[in-house]
Amino acid sequence: MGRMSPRPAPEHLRAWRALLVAHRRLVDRLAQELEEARQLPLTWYDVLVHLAEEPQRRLRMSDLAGRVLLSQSGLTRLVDRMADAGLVTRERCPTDRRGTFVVPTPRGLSTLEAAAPGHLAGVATHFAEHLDEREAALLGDVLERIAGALDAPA
Amino acid sequence: MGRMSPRPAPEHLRAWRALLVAHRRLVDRLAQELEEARQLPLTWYDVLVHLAEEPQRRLRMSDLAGRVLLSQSGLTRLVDRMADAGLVTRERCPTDRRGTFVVPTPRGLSTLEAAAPGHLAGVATHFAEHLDEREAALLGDVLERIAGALDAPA
DNA sequence: GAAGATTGAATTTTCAATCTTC
DNA sequence: GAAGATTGAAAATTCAATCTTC
Repeated sequence: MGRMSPRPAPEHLRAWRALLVAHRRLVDRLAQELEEARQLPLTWYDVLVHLAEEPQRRLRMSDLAGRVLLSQSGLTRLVDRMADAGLVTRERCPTDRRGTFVVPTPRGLSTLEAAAPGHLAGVATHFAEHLDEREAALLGDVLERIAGALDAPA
Repeated sequence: MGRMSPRPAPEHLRAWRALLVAHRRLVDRLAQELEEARQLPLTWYDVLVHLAEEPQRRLRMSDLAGRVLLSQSGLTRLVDRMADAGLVTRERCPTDRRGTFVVPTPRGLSTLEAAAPGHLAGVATHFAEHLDEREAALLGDVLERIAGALDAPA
């Protein structure tokens, strides 16, 4: 007998498509608002957030690439642009000279601080206001489960 | 008194971040599997799906751009490539000669048919299997609500 | 003059190759 | 020889300008 490949149920397919559309519209809108308010690309904001969250205020290039969901070489170029703009600098890793740390400059940190309230307000308005606490918890659980299962390489 | 801008609750922020990570990992993985199995970019697959779903098997350039979440000019280029590959053709709109229809070729439709089971199996494995019916329904509702609210232009 | 679509130029991202250090 | 990162060349996407038709 032919083994059918698993097919998502209609309800699951609807959720999947809604995920694609909602994600795209949210990211587009938030990026547009951040650009208009602060002339700051969302990817730059994202880099600064991840750096600022580190206790040492620094991340290796490869770790940062994973955080911002970009390829190695894509991140090299992104950091180039942000360094040109004076928002981050590179520091050699003392214990392993192959490694490079990305470190936010004071100006990078203040740029983040200035942009964060507006951006978070956007997340609240366009995303959070549509979910109650219970729904947010469920969404977080489900999506973390999905992402976790995809963590291991193909 | 200074009015605070709305800040997402921690639970909401967690859900938002999970959405970003899950989306990226899902799309990356599904694109990779489709490329390996069928040498077909996920964006091409997406175009073919939306065309095949239309009763008339055709969409105007601008409508298709909305469906696949691409800019007008981005879609022009994408359709160029797919036409070069023989998967779609352009047809002039008879009632409005400014308009252009994109129509899948027989080869485009058979490419879609060949690719769909494997891709849907991927959606089942990487996405649907992690949600029960009730969770899928909630996810769909919430995300459609969010996307709907962003429908109107900025 | 506006709508639908395309084009040229510029930007962003990736792949493969390379270079340095382990 | 592998890991961390960068570079050149190529691919994909966007913005502004353009062209055609309404």
